[in-house]
Amino acid sequence: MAKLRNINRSLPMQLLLARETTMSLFRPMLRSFGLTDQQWRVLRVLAGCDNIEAFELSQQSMILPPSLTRILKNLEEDRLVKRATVREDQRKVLITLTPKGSRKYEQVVPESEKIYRSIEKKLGKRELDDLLKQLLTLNKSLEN
Amino acid sequence: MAKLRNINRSLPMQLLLARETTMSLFRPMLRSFGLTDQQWRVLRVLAGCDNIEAFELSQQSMILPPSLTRILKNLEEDRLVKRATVREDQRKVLITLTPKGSRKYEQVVPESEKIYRSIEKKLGKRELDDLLKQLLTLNKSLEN
DNA sequence: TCATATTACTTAATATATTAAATAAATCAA
DNA sequence: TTGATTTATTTAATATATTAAGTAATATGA
Repeated sequence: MAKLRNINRSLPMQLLLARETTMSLFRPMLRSFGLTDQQWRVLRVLAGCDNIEAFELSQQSMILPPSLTRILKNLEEDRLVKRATVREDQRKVLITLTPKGSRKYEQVVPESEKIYRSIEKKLGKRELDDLLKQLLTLNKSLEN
Repeated sequence: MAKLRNINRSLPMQLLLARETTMSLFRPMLRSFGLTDQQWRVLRVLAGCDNIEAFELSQQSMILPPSLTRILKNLEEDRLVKRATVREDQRKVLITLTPKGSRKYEQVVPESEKIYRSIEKKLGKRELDDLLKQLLTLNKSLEN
């Protein structure tokens, strides 16, 4: 009978486990600020630019457009982001962080960095750098 | 103004990207067999044992119990798995693969292995082994 | 210019994730 | 033995993921 490789040797499973293990360290902090993982990804991208088109935001936050539509709706209801249509191309939507959104971002950053440093400490800076390098390599090798 | 590390240097983001990049290679194949990612994770665990308790299945497939309940309901409707309560402890549920479920598993395995080997080829066997080793280390270091 | 195609986003439908609460069976303590 | 607690799973409610289809604005070509 055909059998699959052990889960310990499965790249997709180990990536999933690693992601879950890592996020479990950030999640309680994000929740304490009333943010979901995805909402934080969006805020984070928005904080890096004055404004951004929805498609580009979707790419950078790694959230598919249909999900992003609803996430932005919720963030807008919380007054953390604003939408505006582009005059030159009325199909496009520009997303901006509101002052309230910026403040939220500013509050989260130090807490996030604190957790990140504790990871760096547990794993070792060299190990972490190596791992990041290898993940970049993986993404390049497989992206086509 | 406080600013967060670049996304390229964020471990959670790189893990997410790597997972997505990798799964995008398997997903079309799984869909062609009518399986979601999670359903396949469940079948895969079930194929490795005669039967398994729901809680243990939840752990091994990395699916939280509430999600698992619905996934099992769907798999049961497709006649791929069966449930049975344990006589000694009527709270527990034992899950088994049906013959149809086994056949499905057997069909997917060679296709999955084919894709895995192509990844191994693109990335290099040593690189892949290294990466898996580092992910195991990460999980051990962070699990507490 | 006008029908067609493309683009950017949204809606819809179904599946899964997450957290909290509910349920029922088993265990434990007084 | 029985009331309280714990355990195993399910329900419920809300958020996100995924795929397909829809809509409106823009670009393109005869």
